[in-house]
Amino acid sequence: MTLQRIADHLGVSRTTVSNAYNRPDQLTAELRDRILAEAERVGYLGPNPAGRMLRTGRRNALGLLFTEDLHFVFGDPVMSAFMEGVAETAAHSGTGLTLLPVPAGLPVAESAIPTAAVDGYIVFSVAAEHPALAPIVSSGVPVIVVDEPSRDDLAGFVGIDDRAGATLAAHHLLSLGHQRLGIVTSRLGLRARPGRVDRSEIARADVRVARVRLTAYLDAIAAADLDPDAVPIFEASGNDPDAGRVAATDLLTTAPEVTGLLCVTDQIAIGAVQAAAVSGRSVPDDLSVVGFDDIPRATTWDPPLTTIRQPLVDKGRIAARMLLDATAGQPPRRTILPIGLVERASTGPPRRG
Amino acid sequence: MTLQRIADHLGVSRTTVSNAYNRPDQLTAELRDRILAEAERVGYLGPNPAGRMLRTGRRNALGLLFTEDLHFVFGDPVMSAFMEGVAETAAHSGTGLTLLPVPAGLPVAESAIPTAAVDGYIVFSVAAEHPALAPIVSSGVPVIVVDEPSRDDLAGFVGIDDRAGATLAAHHLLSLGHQRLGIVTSRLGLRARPGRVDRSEIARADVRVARVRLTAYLDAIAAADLDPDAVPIFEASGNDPDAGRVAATDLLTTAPEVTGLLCVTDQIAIGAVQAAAVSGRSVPDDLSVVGFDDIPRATTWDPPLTTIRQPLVDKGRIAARMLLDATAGQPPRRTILPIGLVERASTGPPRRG
DNA sequence: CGAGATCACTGAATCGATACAGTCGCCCGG
DNA sequence: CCGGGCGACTGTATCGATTCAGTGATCTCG
Repeated sequence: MTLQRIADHLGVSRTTVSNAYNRPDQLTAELRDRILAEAERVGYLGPNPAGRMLRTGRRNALGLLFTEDLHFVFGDPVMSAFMEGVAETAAHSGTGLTLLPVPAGLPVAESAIPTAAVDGYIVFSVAAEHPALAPIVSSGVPVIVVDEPSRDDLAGFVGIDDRAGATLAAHHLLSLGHQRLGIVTSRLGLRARPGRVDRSEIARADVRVARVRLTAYLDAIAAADLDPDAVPIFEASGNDPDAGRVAATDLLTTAPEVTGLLCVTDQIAIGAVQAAAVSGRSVPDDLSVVGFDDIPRATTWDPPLTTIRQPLVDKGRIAARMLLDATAGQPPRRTILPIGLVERASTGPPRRG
Repeated sequence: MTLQRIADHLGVSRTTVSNAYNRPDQLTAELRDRILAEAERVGYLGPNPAGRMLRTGRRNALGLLFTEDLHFVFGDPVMSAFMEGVAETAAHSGTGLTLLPVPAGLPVAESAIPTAAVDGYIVFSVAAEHPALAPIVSSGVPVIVVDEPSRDDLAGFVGIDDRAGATLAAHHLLSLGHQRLGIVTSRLGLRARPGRVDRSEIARADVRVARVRLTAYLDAIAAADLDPDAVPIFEASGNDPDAGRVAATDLLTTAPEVTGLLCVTDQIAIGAVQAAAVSGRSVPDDLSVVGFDDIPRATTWDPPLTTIRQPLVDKGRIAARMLLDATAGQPPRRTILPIGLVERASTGPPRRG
């Protein structure tokens, strides 16, 4: 079934049938109804997407690039909230959303990327040197970057002021009176290297978000006249509670004097609270824990997590909107979303002693 | 940049350039390398997907239909695990994955469905009478149904024996000695009607999975010579812990004598455990709770949830594989995945008294 | 040595739709 | 009554690739 066949059946031109679908104002309502009725009758479902794409050059789909292990992308609450925003905006603009997973180890050429029919890409927290990035950037379609990598030669950027957020978190603990802080971070490089991290390695960390947050923590600590070199920093094997628990347990074993824990994400912070419980510490009496992101579970966790809020769903909405606008020819934009400290019950003044 | 331009630059035919990409065996390795090198040089990224799609008719993408509120689809652990499996299989077959959200209230004609370029659809737990279903079924591409609706005129079905699973759950509580059971269910119809549910309404419930599980619970209870009409049944406003907590709280208030709670999903069960805590009951001493699905949190929840396990990630893998096979012309298949009772710490014998 | 097979590559037809530049009536103002 | 303008519809060119039948040249083998 093609436009032509409908046209022949009705004795009108193919163009008119096309117009019935795409430019209702170009023909009388009566003719349009006749065309649509005939289409319905013969089971024609509207213009073939391939033909339309070829002619118009529009693909009517947004690409979402995934480079993380798939288990993490779908299980991750930050990602989920972000995708919710993207999907919502895409849905309401009649646009499809194409997930393009590039699992580690799969050559980009064998992934779905080379044959993907999308109008542009949203790249969410991808390491700057990831091999999938170059091809999509050079493909010429607009690319919106979220969080990472921070480049401004692309069609748009959405992020937050990670430095300000991390500074807020550190100040919060410091102003409560904590003097012995520890830091638990997620992956710093393309692949995780779990265990203790030396302060000197931070500047070379590939993952910008982690690098910036860590640097801000340490700068705030230094500004409070404490010694940043004395702060134990542990890298977790992934960004999930289990990995966070393991890393936090290591930290608390190595540095039992710590009373305040700065966690690079809420997922890690949840693990840190579990680690505290396992080691017999109560939160916040023996150990204060600050997270980052304000995922939904931060509210319902026991104790509810003090954290840095960022508008995750909005981030998705804005990224999708930017991409939609960019495909319509709008100039690049750069949006930095607001953040704020949310004080809940996982932090408090250190116990005297 | 087109195939033709590359061909002209090199003085070969367009067909040969196409073969360089699609049929490497049709030309000498040396010529192929020259073509690929030239393509690289001029920034050609391989055959235009639209042109290819038009000619071959293959779209190289799988469609995933979503009709739930987006907030639930991305936040739902069952869905996440399922999508992980789908994405993994799609990724390794070089196929894109197109999400097609059809939010309630958005006419299907204005959604991305009519213009979606996909080779087939996976339909996950969609009510049989959902308006998005008819168009995609009649579009002629293969459709794989997961869980619901249960029809066998489509390209495939993946599901579990919900009746057997629910029976297992009920038997577990009964054999522990519980005599006073309660049931908390998620949505029974296209829209939720939170609150107490009369037994007679169950047979008319639109959501097959809930209907079947509920019926099996009650049948098992009747088979144990208890009165199913005495079993309080409450419907939650959604399939998340908060909704489950509210419904379970109502149930425990209305029927405080209940010692065992059958929950249609783990999400609901988590809420039920919270409700128990709020009402001062300890789990499992005062109240036993059984879930269904075995989501990741069932293991880490406190107490770890007794539940019915189904292989969620595999479900996604199998659905995607079926769809890929169906697009390759394979005949329909119907797969029922294994389930089993997982005994953890949320159930125990009722306290004497 | 010559017939047939094989290899490497080419040319024309085709996929289904949209853009654009018309064409054809018809109405209206002068 | 005539010319201009407008609304409704048409015809042709074109988007970029793949398919398939075919063409020479080279190889194989009795």
